[in-house]
Amino acid sequence: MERALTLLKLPEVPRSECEPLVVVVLGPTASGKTALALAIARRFCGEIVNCDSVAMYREFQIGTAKPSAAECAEVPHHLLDCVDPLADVSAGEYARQARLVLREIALRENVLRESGQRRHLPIVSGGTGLYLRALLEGLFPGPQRSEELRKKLRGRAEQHGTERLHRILQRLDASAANRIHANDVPKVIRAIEVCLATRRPSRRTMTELWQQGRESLQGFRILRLGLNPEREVLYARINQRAAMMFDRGLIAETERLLAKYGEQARPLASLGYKQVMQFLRGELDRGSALAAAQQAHRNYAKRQMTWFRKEPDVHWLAGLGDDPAIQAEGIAAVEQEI
RNA sequence: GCACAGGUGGGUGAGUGGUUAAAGCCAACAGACUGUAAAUCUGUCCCUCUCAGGAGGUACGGAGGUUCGAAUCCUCCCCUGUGCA
Repeated sequence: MERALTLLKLPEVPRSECEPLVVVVLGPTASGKTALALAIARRFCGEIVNCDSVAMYREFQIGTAKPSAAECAEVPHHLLDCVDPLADVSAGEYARQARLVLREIALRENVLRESGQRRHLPIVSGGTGLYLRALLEGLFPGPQRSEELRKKLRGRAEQHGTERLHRILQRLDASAANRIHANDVPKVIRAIEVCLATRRPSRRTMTELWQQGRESLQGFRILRLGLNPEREVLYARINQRAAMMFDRGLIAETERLLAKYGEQARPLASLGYKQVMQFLRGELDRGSALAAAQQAHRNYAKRQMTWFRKEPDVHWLAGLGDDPAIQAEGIAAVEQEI
């Protein structure tokens, strides 16, 4: 650790010599992130760190398109299939855990390298933009969510309308109110929550906390590989994959999960599961549920693309991650950085 | 063949003489996002021009007609659904 710090200060030593690399595989759903991440992991003896919010939940398998048991046995996976379906995860919690995992991998790498063994390359793979940003850039130093306060605020929104809630924020933090649309209730609530829950020596607004900046991930060089297939190809792939999920037992899985955990399990409200729930409630027939699931996935992919377009320094790959040519391109990009 | 119902912008679906380029919803496209994010929200969405406030053109199955004015009323034609033959 000491040595690493002194090395950092010497300008003639290339950064690559002192800071371990973390590869980030990002892209919309069904673009083949898992396949690409696995290909890179095999080539460089990597370990995969999941960055998909729903894939963190245990027992949600088919609808989340998790890697197979064989793939998990072959390549170490982290933050996958690890959270109780009734628990709540959050971007902050994810970032904390993911950073811990990255540090562990880096430490292990040092030990292994000194003993002349294989290297371990951390590969963050996932489509949850906020989680990725929380991991890489950090969050502002705000309070965690407070369920009681939220319940109260949500109730007030239902009673008096969203405008009223927005006016409260206007009074607490005009700048934040300006940035957040009145209709965006969850964000308005979070901002109010931050203002109210932060009563240090003096109360701070969310805007003030923002200005303190965020703690970005330190000690790693980051290589971002972005999957960007053609829109039509992606959408076709999404449709096909959703149909496959239905064929492979998504409905049975959802029924089982529903029986075991009840409707309040949050991931039951996510893509695919949500539509199957509608089917189980008799609101949709199977065909309509599938069509709705496909639609929801397409819409989600689009939102992911607008998020990732903003991501800095992405090495874009114009294709699907299952494509060997794309994998080769990705591997070549990693090779250059290593 | 007769009877009824209906044909509206990419889809669905309001509108039944002017304030309607035509509600709402969906799709599509673009965007936002700092602890529920696979969530939530915003904008654009007939064409052309614009000093960006607007200007012009085309549009509610087709062709005519009534009217100062028609998606809306009338006539004929075409098509679709349902019922009776």
